[in-house]
Amino acid sequence: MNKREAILQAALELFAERGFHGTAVPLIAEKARVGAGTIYRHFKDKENLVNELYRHWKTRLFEHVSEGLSAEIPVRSLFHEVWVRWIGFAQEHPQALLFLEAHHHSPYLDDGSKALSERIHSAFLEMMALGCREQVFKALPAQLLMTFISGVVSQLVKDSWAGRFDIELSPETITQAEEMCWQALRR
Amino acid sequence: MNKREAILQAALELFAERGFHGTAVPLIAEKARVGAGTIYRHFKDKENLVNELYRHWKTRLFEHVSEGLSAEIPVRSLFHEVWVRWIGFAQEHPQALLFLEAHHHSPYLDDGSKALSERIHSAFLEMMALGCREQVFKALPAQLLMTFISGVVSQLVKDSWAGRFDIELSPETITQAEEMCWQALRR
Amino acid sequence: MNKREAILQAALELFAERGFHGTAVPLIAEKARVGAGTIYRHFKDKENLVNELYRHWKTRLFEHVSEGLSAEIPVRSLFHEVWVRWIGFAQEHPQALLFLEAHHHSPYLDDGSKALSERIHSAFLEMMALGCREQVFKALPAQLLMTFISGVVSQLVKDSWAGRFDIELSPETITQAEEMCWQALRR
Amino acid sequence: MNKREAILQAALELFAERGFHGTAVPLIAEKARVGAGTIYRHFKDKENLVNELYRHWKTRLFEHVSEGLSAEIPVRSLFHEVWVRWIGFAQEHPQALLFLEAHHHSPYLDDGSKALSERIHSAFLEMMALGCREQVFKALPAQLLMTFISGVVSQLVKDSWAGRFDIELSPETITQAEEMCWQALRR
DNA sequence: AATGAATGAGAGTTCATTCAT
DNA sequence: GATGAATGAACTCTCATTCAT
Repeated sequence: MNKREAILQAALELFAERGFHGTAVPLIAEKARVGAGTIYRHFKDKENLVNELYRHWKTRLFEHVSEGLSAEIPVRSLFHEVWVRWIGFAQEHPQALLFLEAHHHSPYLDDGSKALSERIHSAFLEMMALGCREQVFKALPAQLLMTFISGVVSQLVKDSWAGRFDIELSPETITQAEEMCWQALRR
Repeated sequence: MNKREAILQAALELFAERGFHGTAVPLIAEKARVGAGTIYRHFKDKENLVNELYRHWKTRLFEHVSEGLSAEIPVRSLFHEVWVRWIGFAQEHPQALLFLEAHHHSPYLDDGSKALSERIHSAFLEMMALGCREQVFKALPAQLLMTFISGVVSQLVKDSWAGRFDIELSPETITQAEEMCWQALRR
Repeated sequence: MNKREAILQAALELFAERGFHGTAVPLIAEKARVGAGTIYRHFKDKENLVNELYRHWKTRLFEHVSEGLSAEIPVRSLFHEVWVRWIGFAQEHPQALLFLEAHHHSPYLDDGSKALSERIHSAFLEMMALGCREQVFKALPAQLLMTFISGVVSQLVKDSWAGRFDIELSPETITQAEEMCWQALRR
Repeated sequence: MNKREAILQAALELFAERGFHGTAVPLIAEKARVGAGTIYRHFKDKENLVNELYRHWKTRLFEHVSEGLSAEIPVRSLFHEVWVRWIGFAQEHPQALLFLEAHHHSPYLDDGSKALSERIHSAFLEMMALGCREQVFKALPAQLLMTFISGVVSQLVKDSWAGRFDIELSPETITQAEEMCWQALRR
């Protein structure tokens, strides 16, 4: 459905820029070039819209990073693959990553969104645990390694979005950051 | 001024939890146990309040981390000191760090706040550059090193606040994270 | 536009009776039988409403008095015509005249309203000047003659509205007042 | 009492300029150079203040115009005397006249103010009736003559205050206006 | 007696949501 | 199904009034 897509896209941009409470529904409608009432044909209310949006992008991010990934390959290769895909997603959809980041622990996320978030978090955690078990990563809690990487990726996107890196993340910068992360994680 | 302090404290907690637009002024007043009108005797309007709050905590964070720091000591020791202080501040004032993080690039920050933010950012950047010049850190842009560390600290606070680390950041975890960062930065 | 008319009518009555600052917007909404928010779909804010109202009635008054008036007819006839029309307007729309009178030099009148007011004032002034040039009126500044007549008309409306004339302005009273004015103006 | 005078003077200027509802009590206090609370030691509330002010100036105006006036002198002389005193008062206290004019039929005038106003109105009316009885004035209702003159005086003050007469009312203009009024009233 | 910081009721205004078209 | 004018609850902010000092 075309209208639904337009609404989600407009909401993504506005929520990422101005936050949930800072974005008026009629503004979303205007940006999506639909009537204000139309939004309520596709979403029960504003909360439902932000939850659908959250689940949509959380799922896409997870699929983008994990699709077809085999646990058979060496941990170093696996890590490289995850890194490249994650950053690639961030470059393709910076606003989606900023949105997910900002709304991670919002009180208006419903049970469905929280459950999805938790499921995805566990999957990522499992990947890190794999590296620990194979004694490639340091013998540390998987959560700490996870916190480490996601913090770096988030900040890279934010600072890049804020113009802190001259134009955008260059392939060189991305490789350098990967190397830093790897040395932090490796045994 | 006691009332003013109470208002700032209440605003900090609420802004950190629910965001600027998600926090109604009377709610701040109630939490601070003052009348709603009293807020406007101390702050021109809600925007002024959030800006004063931002400058207050940005300044305190910077002073806490940098006070009495000598560039004479070895880079490794300097890094350790900054790390310990930064994390220490985060543990003492987790909401302040969450607030600063969430409001970093908000459209309602005024010129004064932006200027302060930029000045402090430059000072931190200069510290990183020092490590590079002395060939202790990797030969990478200081901004990248900065992004790396601030991303890790932010995420540590967030995940710890969200209960991802069993109770709170243990001294052990803090030391482990420092070691990870150090290995990421060092040549 | 029906709602807009209803709002303007309600505002006219309330502003005339209680003044601009003495009239709450929700009161206007109630009297106009619309929601309070509706007023803001038709007028930017309360100031814009009072300005639109001022321009509306100032224009109507001017058109009512001057429409199709020829400067060819004798000054006495012209004066009679203006007098009858002006008083006629006052009787049809006493609140409009009271409103215009009370808001003549209000600080919340914008540039557009002030310009319109000045333009209309000049047109009336020109009429008086005509009578002077033709040596029918006394050889006095047109402004003085103008002040004289407008003062009398205003006061007639006010005192009539306040019930000072038994019921309302009778045709007889109107004729008598005209005769008084004429004798004041004539050479 | 000095403070009371200062408050009344500040209130007069502000009420004349911005109206009752448009004037904040703390602003009156500031202009009178007293604390906001002090106003409430001298006046029960804002309504009481405006009523005291109204009665104060209404009385002064009446006394100024009528003091020592003898009904023995010729009507023409009596009229001249009233005219000169009235205009003189207007020039000495233009804001008082504007204030009285604007608050003449305000809903916040209490019974005392209304009674005083009515008493003074009757006294003026009686003067006009005298001229009628002596067949010097036209055989018209005294109220109409009264309306006529008070309208002219009010408008003269307003237009003069608004700068419509080059600097202020010149003695010449005053004499001319008196002559106009006289010709309007006389038989 | 005088003050002015504090208050909360009520002002102007916005916006999530509805519903007649 | 789509619209956007209309709504009123809830927002930000002001101000008449009080009261501890």
